[in-house]
Amino acid sequence: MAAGAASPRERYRSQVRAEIKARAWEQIATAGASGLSLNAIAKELGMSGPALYRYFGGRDDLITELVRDAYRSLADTFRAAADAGSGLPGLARALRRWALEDPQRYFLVYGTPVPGYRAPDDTTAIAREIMAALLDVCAAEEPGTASPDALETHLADHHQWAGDHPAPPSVLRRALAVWTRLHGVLSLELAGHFTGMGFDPELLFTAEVEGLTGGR
Amino acid sequence: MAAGAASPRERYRSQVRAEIKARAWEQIATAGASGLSLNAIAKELGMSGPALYRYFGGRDDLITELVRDAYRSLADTFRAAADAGSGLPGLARALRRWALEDPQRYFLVYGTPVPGYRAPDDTTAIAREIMAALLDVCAAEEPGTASPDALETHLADHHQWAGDHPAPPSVLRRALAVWTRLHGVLSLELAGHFTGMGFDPELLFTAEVEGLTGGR
DNA sequence: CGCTTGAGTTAGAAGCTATAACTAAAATGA
DNA sequence: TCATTTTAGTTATAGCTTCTAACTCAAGCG
Repeated sequence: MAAGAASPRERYRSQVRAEIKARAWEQIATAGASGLSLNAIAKELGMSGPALYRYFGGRDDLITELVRDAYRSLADTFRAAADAGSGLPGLARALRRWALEDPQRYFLVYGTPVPGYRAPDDTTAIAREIMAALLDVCAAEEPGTASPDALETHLADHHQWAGDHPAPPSVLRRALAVWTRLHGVLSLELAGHFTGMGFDPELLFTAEVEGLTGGR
Repeated sequence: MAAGAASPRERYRSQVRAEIKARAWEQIATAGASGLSLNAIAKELGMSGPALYRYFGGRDDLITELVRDAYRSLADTFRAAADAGSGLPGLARALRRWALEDPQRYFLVYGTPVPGYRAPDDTTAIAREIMAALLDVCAAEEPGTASPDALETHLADHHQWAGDHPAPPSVLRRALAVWTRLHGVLSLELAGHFTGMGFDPELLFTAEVEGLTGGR
């Protein structure tokens, strides 16, 4: 059976689901995930509150799905940037563009965790896709000639997160550095911690990328 | 009038306020800021919901005060670490200890921002204290001999965030790098993004610190 | 054409924040 | 010492939320 050709009921259903998620994204963008209201979405769609429970198990289920979509979108962005061959600077640019496009979407992935909340299992698979794309880019860069330090020797035995990627410890280390540093500058910018400080966040970001690619 | 010697009523009042905040911290630690419930706090203290409005303007006011306290605590930690003379590694260790002590407290400062929310003005003053301590530590390190790059020349004219600190652009640049990189590794660790990846987060953290102090 | 499936409804329970009106006790001043 | 004022805490209530239950009605399908 082809998943694309669906019955009219299924077509309608998936269309309403998409509409609900679209409104949810709007709300999240303007009020954050904590401000997402099922009632408000239902009212916007011209139907009454409980109707949404035909489409989603509840508020948490909806948010979980949005988190999944955000992960998916980020993984696709990473994959595309890695395949574009524009190297680490290209990947970094793509990441920042993706983040600035919808900061709250970024925070849905990398923001404050809710203590009780457990992400669905498939998000860890997508997270591995993201790391795989990152490793591809890092593996294509100039190899570092420095002798391995404590972290690299540790990573030689603890690289399960890299799956079966054939990257040497130096590349693993580099990928982690890229990830954490880009997240560092970017998340602070997105959270508004640079506003009022006077400098241009983009310059700081590109400087961090240059520091990663070998400059300075 | 001494602020310490207060009337019995004021003593009682401030004690109840402290009790409320203590319960609020417990709730935040176990359920996150979004899970904080005034009703639950009141019930724990053996009084009924609306009684808390004698002590705080409302839920938002209480959270704002907790944010302020978190900022204050972090600034004190930074000041103490800077004055201890243990350099950048000491500062980094203090930061990580402080963060692991109560991850949600860290996220109250550096976590996902709520789009509408505006932090009270005095937090920006405390944020400047934090940067001042960081600048003190960075200024005491070995000066870099590299010629200034684009970011440093930019910072030479855009350093209002440094107040009247007499740090040269190279130190300003360094302070920003320290801040963003430590936040990068630390926030990902606290959010649980390293769990299941296999490596030891502490090694990654210390490696990042070593990369900052000149090793690597 | 009749039956089944399912989308959407209203009603209502349980929770939340927050306000209003009231009670009772403690501090204050003549 | 007694009357007045201040204030901590109460209950009642409005208005919001998520979510469940029971019901209606129309569309799809054999």
